[in-house]
Amino acid sequence: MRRMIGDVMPDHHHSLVVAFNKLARLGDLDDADRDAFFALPFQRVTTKAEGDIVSEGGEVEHCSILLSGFACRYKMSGYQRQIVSFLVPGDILDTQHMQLPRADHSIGAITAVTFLTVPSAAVLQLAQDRPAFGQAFWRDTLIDASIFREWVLNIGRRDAKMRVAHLFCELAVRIEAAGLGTPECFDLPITQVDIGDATGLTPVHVNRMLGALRADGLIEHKHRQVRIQDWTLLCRAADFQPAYLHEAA
Amino acid sequence: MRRMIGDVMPDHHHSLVVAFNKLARLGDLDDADRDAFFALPFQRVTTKAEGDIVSEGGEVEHCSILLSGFACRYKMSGYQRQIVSFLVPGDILDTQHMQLPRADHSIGAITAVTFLTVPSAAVLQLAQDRPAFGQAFWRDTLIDASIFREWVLNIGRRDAKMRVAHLFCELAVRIEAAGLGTPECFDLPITQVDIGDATGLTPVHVNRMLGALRADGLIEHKHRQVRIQDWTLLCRAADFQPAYLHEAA
DNA sequence: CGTAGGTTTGACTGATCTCAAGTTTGGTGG
DNA sequence: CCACCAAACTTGAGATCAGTCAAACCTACG
Repeated sequence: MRRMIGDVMPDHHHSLVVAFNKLARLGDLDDADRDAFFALPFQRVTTKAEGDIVSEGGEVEHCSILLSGFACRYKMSGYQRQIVSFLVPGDILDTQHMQLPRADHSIGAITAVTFLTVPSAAVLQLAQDRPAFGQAFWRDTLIDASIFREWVLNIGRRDAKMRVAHLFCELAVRIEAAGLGTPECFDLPITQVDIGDATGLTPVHVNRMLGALRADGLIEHKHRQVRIQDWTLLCRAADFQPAYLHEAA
Repeated sequence: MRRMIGDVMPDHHHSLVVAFNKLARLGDLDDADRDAFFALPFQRVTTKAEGDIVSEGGEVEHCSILLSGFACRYKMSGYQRQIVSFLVPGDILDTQHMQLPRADHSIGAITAVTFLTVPSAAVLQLAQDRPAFGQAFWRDTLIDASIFREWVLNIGRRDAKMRVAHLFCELAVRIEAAGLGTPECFDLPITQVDIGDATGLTPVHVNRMLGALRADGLIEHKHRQVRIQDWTLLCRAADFQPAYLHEAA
């Protein structure tokens, strides 16, 4: 019997449902769409931390759904890394590359990750046969693009403290949307080096900014866990307005 | 008789053809697609410099093709503007918003601009009836997204001189692709304030960096005209690798 | 209990910003 | 054609935010 997405083990079923629900909302999917989705052929892959899932310049022949662990999109300039977005469980990794011949950025695992891979051809076929999916995928990529734009603004126009605070706001909202915690308290297994690579700062300065945010009573990041004491206050300090996430995250 | 895109005045026909050719390449369009495109209903709009074509937070009911003049996508943080991309003649303005209910960024005219507007409904219908168009629009948005990612890298990880140089490289390639000049010499009617808003720098520092690039014999920007003496050298100085434009621009 | 990765701290440097004053450019009206 | 004006550009001096370098300190884990 052929392995279908619907057969995925129960320990990772949650993130798969999150991913489907996101698509269902973006594309207004019906029951037949749902069945088609869960009938997609897949492979389950687990990697260690620090490995690349997609490499810049390579061909992308699969479309993946992140089931557990954190990853990031990044690009290099010389020996310097710039993270351009974080990927949390339930995110689809490769929609940005699905219609393009070569990857223009890499996707790297931050923690050990588990994900499903589906052959790109099958996903494209699904999008073609069922326009609702095409629309859902397209919208998903547009929301990603909106996030990239916000990051340009974040890095280009906000000072170090706001940048870091803004990043935590975004992750809080997206992680909550993925059903992995609340803004008050959630797991975030990224290092200060990662935060620096995402905000265009050095790890040393990230450390100082986190200290400042802690001193302000806004954010605590310890033992890979985040606590946000006063969400409203933090949003103000970060100039965070979640509209750019288009209620999706 | 209904006015169709194909009827557009000859003085702006060039950019319209550029726009269509870009879509044709992205979506592998045939003659019937071509006829459908040129039969779209449209309005021609001309604005003065400095006005907004699309406003953040508003609904986007039209899809526009820029025929002449320069524009930019931008976002505000407080009273500070961050340009997130430039738009040149032949670019489609609103694909980033076509599937989303509200604009997450503004589009502003840099010079006086002329553009065609087509009702979003007609464009969505076209994309639905003719999948080749759906694919072309989708790919166009993906290439935009790739450019946003490169800007995150540019602003986050390159120093001021490289940032400015990189911006000129991108514009040179895109303007050449639009048939509006060559990298050696092209018109670029943007101010140093605009360059600062696009690179996350102050206009004063942009001025100094342009001076440095001029002293290096790399770029001259005078009288709204750019001259690039040594393209290879400039690309090296800017860490510019055009793959992220996906040969489209 | 040793080690590696991650965090914290301090002292110093430097890239970029700010403020402020000129100068040039391009358009407009007389 | 010239005079004028606003916008854009240029330049200088000083302030500051963030980077660099270096060392010490956790803390998870084998």
